[in-house]
Amino acid sequence: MDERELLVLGLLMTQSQHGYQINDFIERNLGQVSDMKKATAYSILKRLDKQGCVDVTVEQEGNRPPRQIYSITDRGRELFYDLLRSSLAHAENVTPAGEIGLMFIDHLSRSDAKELLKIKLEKMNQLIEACSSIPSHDEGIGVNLSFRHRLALLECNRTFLTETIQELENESTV
Amino acid sequence: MDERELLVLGLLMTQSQHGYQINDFIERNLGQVSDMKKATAYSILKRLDKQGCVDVTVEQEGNRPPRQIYSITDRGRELFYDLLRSSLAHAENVTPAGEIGLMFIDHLSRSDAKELLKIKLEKMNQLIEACSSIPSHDEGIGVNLSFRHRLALLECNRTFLTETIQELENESTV
DNA sequence: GACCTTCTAGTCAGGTATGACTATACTAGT
DNA sequence: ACTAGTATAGTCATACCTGACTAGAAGGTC
Repeated sequence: MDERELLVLGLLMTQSQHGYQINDFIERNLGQVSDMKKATAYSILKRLDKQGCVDVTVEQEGNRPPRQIYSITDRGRELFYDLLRSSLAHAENVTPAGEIGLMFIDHLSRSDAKELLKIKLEKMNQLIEACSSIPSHDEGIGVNLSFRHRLALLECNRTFLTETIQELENESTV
Repeated sequence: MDERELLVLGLLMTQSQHGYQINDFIERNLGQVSDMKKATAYSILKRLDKQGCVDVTVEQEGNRPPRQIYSITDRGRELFYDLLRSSLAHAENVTPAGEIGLMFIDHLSRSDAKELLKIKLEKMNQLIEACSSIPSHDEGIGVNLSFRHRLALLECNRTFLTETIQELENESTV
């Protein structure tokens, strides 16, 4: 859950930025993975500020609308790690946005990341089991198709996860 | 887009129902595919009513809270087919919810369905191409992983689509 | 027959997301 | 030197979603 907060915090982990910069980066580079809109990012920044997870500095330059520069606080860092861990260990979303956590995996040690992904893998297996046993009580093919679609995505995720865990393992022994 | 409206309208296509019934069905049978909450379904029903897509009849029984029975109107049927067609031809969402359209595919002729899915397939191929060429400018593996994840899901979708189209083709020649 | 739980049926306040909008600065062409 | 178009930087009204709540009926159990 709350993949959007994770994304914004993650971007602030590398450097302090103002809202426009964050949006620009998401639009240019992450449009494939996140569909978050401008106004949403701004409202998330405001929320994070209210929770004390970011500090704001206003920078005036001439007559322009002033820039609000956001930097992450200790509390924000805590939240970031919490969200990251739960994103990596969580398996409900089969969406790319649901796997935003992957993007920030370098902030954790390889072994931590591996452990979390193993938890996710286990949950994924349970989901697959639950999905496999759905009876196709209908005469049409529709309902059946949509369950097979979900099953295919879940299995794709499982394969990806298994490979990724393997990759992390190989990396750390090299 | 608007997969939720599609889901509610689709359920009303088979028979008139009251809100509780719709929610109950979603919770019991479609929890795997849709995560729509109770209150959301009710608010969608209200919206559809405002747009003249459903008719409401109130049914009182003793002292109970009265049932609001919703039935789909001609206008609602139009909207249903519009949403269904665009859901089947659309390729942006890689999510199970994004493929709610599949569930109602039996409402279209096999050849119509096939055509729409072919459009989706073409779009999917474009997305895959766009995703493949993303450079991994980072030193970490995170960003790279998350793009590979999306790519894997897209390719899974492509395979599924291809198979489904094939299936529809075989079915109609038999 | 009193109490607790679950099922039925839905509402509502408050949080979230976003399309449309405002406003300045810079850049290129004519 | 003027204009059109784009980049910068963000706000706001409105629509949307959902957790928490209300309320009666039915069923079980001690």
